[in-house]
Amino acid sequence: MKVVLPDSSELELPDGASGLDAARAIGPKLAEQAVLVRANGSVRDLRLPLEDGAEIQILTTRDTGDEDALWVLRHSTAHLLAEAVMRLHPGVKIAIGPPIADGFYYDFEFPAPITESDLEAIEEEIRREIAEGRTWEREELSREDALARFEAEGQPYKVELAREAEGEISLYTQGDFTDLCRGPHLQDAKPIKAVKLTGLAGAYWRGDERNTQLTRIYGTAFYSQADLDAHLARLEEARARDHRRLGTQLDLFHLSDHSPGSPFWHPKGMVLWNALEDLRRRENRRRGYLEVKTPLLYDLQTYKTSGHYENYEENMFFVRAHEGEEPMALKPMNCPGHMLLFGSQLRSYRDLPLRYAESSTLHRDERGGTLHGLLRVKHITQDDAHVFVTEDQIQGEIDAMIDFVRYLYDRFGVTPRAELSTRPEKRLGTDEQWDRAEGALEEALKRHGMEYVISPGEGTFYGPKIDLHMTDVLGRSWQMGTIQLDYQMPVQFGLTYMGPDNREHSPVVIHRALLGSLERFLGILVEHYGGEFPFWLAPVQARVLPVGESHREATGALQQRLFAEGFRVDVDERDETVGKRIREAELEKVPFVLVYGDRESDDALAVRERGAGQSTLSYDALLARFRELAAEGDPEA
RNA sequence: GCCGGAGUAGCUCAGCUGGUAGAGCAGCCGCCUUGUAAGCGGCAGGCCGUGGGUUCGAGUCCCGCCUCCGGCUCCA
Repeated sequence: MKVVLPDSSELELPDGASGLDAARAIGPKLAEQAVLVRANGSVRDLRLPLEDGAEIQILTTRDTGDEDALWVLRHSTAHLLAEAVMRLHPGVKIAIGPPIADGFYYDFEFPAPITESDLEAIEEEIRREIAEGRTWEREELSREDALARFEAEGQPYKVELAREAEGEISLYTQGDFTDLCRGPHLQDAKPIKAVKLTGLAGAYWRGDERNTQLTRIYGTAFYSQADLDAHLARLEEARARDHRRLGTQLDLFHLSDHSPGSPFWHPKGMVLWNALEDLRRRENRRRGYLEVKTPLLYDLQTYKTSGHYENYEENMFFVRAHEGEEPMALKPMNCPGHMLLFGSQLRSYRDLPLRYAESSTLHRDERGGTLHGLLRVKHITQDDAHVFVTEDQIQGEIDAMIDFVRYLYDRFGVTPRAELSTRPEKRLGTDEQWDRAEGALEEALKRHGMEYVISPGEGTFYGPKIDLHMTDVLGRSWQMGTIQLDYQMPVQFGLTYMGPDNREHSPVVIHRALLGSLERFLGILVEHYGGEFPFWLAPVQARVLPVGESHREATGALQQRLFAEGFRVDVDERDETVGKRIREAELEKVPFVLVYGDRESDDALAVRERGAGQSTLSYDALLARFRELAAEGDPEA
């Protein structure tokens, strides 16, 4: 048989030759350093036979940055972890231990609880294993033999996995530890030069909270200590961009025990907030939305009608003004209010599409342990809207919304990931309706060139949806905007419009929040910019520094003139050195610093621009520059 | 809700095995009169999250609760 090497040359091998055989045929050094073979683009254990004609690439310990090479290294390290844990904690039951982004984990059921302080000893044990030397042997066996083996070892999770495994069952053994595993794995443990156990957490067996909670140990591994150090340094840098840290540092907002999950917005944070609100309001108006405002409190009947009382009660707040009265519910969503508003008057098909927009406050009582800075709050403000349409109008309306999405996210230079969720098993409406609805959503995504993934069966019972996701600085994914088709709620509220046929019809409603929650969007934005907001967003756009006391009059006047032009400019005339005041302006990430002393005049201002160094500009040139930068917030203006 | 960790001055953090609470920055008051990333000195600032317990004595040990952090689960 033949295989094709990366340089397109062909290598002749005996039939049934493995990746390792191929490496040996090329050279002993390569065989020694080989960790993995990539055959026709997918990773394959070195020990497995290659297919005739396959294009192969041998990955070695020198491919330290290759994702697949790291993946196999970490997977093998996970097995060393399990071996170490079994030695140190006899009687432990092992579950699964895959590589993940940036590392690996292994889930265990410990006979007695462990804490983080136990990790050090386990990490030591792993290092000892590596120093002692470990090689991985692969074997294949029948399901019966595998079951018998894990039953004999008292490993119920492995028994369960073996029972469900498809195809041949393979085992990997290193030292005296054998694991049910598809592989691939390293040949031996020598290439594992840096290991670090990074955390301990509870995790439910198979991710289902009705199951036993196991103990998950997280870790990471690299081909060199330098790579591990670089990784830790990257994490540290990411932490510096964390919106919770920047929120305090830049005086944008704070969170308090007095109202968990509800941000206190400081004046500077409020500038960002209002910029988003302005953007929302301006674009809604341009695109035919009508702004409305509906109550915060509703009787229980409203939510019984909408279905929230039945399905969402545990996330809702209820209030009662006086003992003995029926409680009222604080709204967790705007839709019921908008339904009532639609139903308050007779509607004609000529009124549709009718687009109600609202960004009032919502309250959702999130489950304990899930709050997270601005990204998961109880006090939620969405750029919400409900669009009432006829079936014929769905396509055009969805299309316009996707266009709107692009416009909004482009303002900040970010690209959300789109997810199309299609019909679930339990659903309302006809298959024909679902075909049309899903088709409308997918077509709009395609037409606007948005990349998306499909989540089959993940739609709501009342309609399919498009969700937009973004990733935070810790690598977690958050849902931002959402566009949901709903055939159901208008029916529940008995909403109708008069058609051209002089008969009553039910409208379809499209729920949509494009930025999603403003709190969450701002949190993501703070991290995206690392606090260095573009000029049009920056809470303080420029700071004027008088060199000495005698310049205060001039700097005050300069600040006033720029302020009158609509710019956010302040003056730092504290009795501190210029160097110190510049340092603080830099730490606050103020885009422009204007130092003003004896040498400055309207013809020559000393301008220090964030990221661009110093220059000398006339007042008029500076003003022109400011106007140009401010226009980035609204290019159509 | 679950697993693990934490809560000390406005902020960042120190306080070992129990013995009367500390630093830097910020603040305030002086001095300096300031030219592109920290000038100098002084002062003030703490129900050590909260309720209980152990102890002669608790920031420190034990229990409950609240909140936060890292995960899991959840997320119309």
